[in-house]
This record gives sequence, C-alpha cells and structure tokens, in this order.
Amino acid sequence: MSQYGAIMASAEFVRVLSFFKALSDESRLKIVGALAANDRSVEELATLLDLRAPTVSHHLAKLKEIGLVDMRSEGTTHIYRINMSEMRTLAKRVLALDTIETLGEDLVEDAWDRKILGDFFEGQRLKEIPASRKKREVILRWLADRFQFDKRYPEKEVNTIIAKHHPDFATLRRELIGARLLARESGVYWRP
Amino acid sequence: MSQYGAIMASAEFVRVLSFFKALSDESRLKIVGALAANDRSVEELATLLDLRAPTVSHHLAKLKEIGLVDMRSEGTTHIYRINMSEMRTLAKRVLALDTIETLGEDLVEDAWDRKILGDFFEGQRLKEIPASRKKREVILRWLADRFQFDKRYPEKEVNTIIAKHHPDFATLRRELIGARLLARESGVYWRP
DNA sequence: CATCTAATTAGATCTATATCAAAATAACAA
DNA sequence: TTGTTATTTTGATATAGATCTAATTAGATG
Repeated sequence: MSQYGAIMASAEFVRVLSFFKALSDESRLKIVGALAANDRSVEELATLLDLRAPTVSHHLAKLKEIGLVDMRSEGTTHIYRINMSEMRTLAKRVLALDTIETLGEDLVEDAWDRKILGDFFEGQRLKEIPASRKKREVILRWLADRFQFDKRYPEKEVNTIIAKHHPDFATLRRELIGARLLARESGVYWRP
Repeated sequence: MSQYGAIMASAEFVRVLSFFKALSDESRLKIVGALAANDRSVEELATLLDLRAPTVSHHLAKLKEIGLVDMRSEGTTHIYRINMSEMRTLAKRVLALDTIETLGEDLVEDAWDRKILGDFFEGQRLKEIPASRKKREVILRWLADRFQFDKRYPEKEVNTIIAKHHPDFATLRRELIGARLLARESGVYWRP
C-alpha cells in the first residue's frame, strides 16, 4: 500500500507533496531560516529554537531526506548546511505552471459524469431533468452523444431520439441548442 | 497566545507557513490540480476525490482563506475556481531568496553564545577550553572582545589579558590568531 | 409555507506527527 | 580501555488536523 493513498500517485505528485510537507512545520521553517544565515550544529539549532536535540535531529532528517540540507561531521558534532541550489531547483519545479496542472492527472476524470448518469438514468430513461446547471450539463452531453457528427436531422427526428429518454423533448432540445451541443438552421439540426 | 508559538512571529513568516500548510495535504493538492483543469462544484470534487462533501468543504475553506481559490454561487451550488494570479504571486514571494533569509530573523541569534558562555565561564574564569570548534569559536569571540580595535598590544600584555580568564594563555593566543580574531606582526598584536 | 437540494457547521473519531526522556551509538580523549 | 560529548534512535505522549456522520443553513421550487 502506497504511503500516499490507495491509488498510486505519480512520482511528480509525490515529489511536490513531500516538498510542501517538509516546509509546512513551524520548527522546520525556522531551521531553514537559521541555516540560511549560517551553518549550524544540532545543539546550536536546539538552543536557538528552544527545543531538545532529538527533536531537531528529527526535523533535520526530514529536510535531509529531500535534499534541502546536507551535513558534515566535525568530530562528534554534525554541522548542517542549507542546500540552496536544491532549494532553488525544487522550488522552481514545484511552482511551474505545468506542474500544477499535472497534480490532477491521477484523478478519474469521468467519475463525476458516471455518477450523475447513474443517479438520473433508469436504463435508457432519464428519470428527471436535473435542476443544477452542473448536472444538467452532464445529461446534455450524454444526449448529444446520441447524435452523429456528420449527419443532418429534421426536427421531428431530433424529437424522436430525445423522447426515447425523456418525454419533455422540447425543453431538452432547446437546452441542447443553448449549450451549443446541437446547432440548428431553418428547421435542420446537426452536431457542431 | 499566538497560533504559531510563544514568540510572536513576523507577518511574513506566518504567510509563508500558511502557504506551505495549505498545500501540504494530499487531498488539497488534488483539489488544486482538479481546479487547474476546470471550475468545479463541491459535490463534483467530492466524487472525483472519493471523499464526503463536508471534507471537501473543509479543504476548500483552507484554500480560500489564503486566496488560492475563489467561489461563486449558482443557486445552491457553489462553484470553486483556482486563482492562478494569486497562486503565482504567493509562490513567487514565498520562494524568493530574500524571503528564505527572513525566516530566521525572529530567532534570538545570541541565545547560543549566551548558553556557551554560561556553560564554560565561572564569573570571569574560563573553566575549560571547549573541544568542539563550534563552542571554542564562541569563547574566542568573547576573548577577542577583551581587546580594543584601535590599540596595539605587545605579546606580554596579550598574555596577561588572556591569563585573567584561563591559565593556558599560549594556546588561546594561538587560537585567536588562527581564527583571525587577532593579528600579529613582529611581536605586536592588534584586532583586525 | 413546506419541501428539496447543495453546502456548511458542529461534534466525534482516528491518524499523523511533533515533542520529549531515556537508551543506544559514534567519535574522540585520557 | 574507560570516560566524555554530540548525535541519533527508540518508545511514549500529546497535539494537530483529516475525515466522517448528523444537524443546520441557504437557495430554489412547487
């Protein structure tokens, strides 16, 4: 089982999430700030932040894990240093516009459509016309799919096709036009 | 009592922390991703993420609080939209190099020095010379402060001054030179 | 006005994690 | 080797916050 939910998230998603998690804690932000000014030992950071050494050690481990800091030993003392180039690299990547767009790409995009269709259809029959625009949209898209792209339909045939699914074909036909899912000119309809 | 610890943190620190906290949750990141592609209602997001509506509402409130999303009503449905310009603005500000440097500015910078001096001094007398470089540095800086900037000292006087605090004036004098806290030329010392 | 629907709020629960004290480790010093 | 010091690891505790159900609110509709 993945650390980040049931559905395997993309590597990029995990990277972005780890970055934000690493910096979303008050103590860790202060550590980053303190290291931005100077390299420092664990004990020094603990004194500066008024925390015990194990706590600081714990935070430093998290920052080190994603490469935001690195460590060198001097005898028994461990001196931590901020890794500015990694900071810049991660920050830039995380904030890129196209990265933000990838964040949603593991979602099952049509789950919503399937749910609405399931809720409002009984077999081929539309139980009712949804009141909310968002839901009506889904129904209308589905209805539009009953028409072929390369064919021209007389109004009578449009009505027949819609009426197979719901008696109020007039309203639905009008809505299809309004949503520009069907087009009409002098009594002939087609799918634009 | 402040939400972010006993010492009042700067407004900028709080802003940065809020930004990271807002985006450090898997569900909220997915919401941002979903909204990057399309405006969506609460119910739609809930279906997409496989969560209950109240949970999504909770997350949206957090994102709205710092202005990353905004909302418009259509009847009883609330449609959320990502605020890309605010996203860009915040992101740029938060990740700016000089912002990172301000993160440490509320720390009491000399807490460490005071602790080390307290640990190693008994009145004016240095109990021992710290083994670790980090701590020795603090002691040496303090010793250097016993010398004036505009004065030149013969070696004998340097020794006398140091010996007031610790018998091993030779080692300490050498260390002061090594750390470039004192300078020497032909038997005369000064503070550079 | 009564009813319905979508959203929010309130309250409870459960999980993640920040923190600490105590024990274990690692590097050095005597 | 034994002792000392700085750090890390372990294990326990406490707090924050993500999630759910149930109750409430706000619009829309009949």
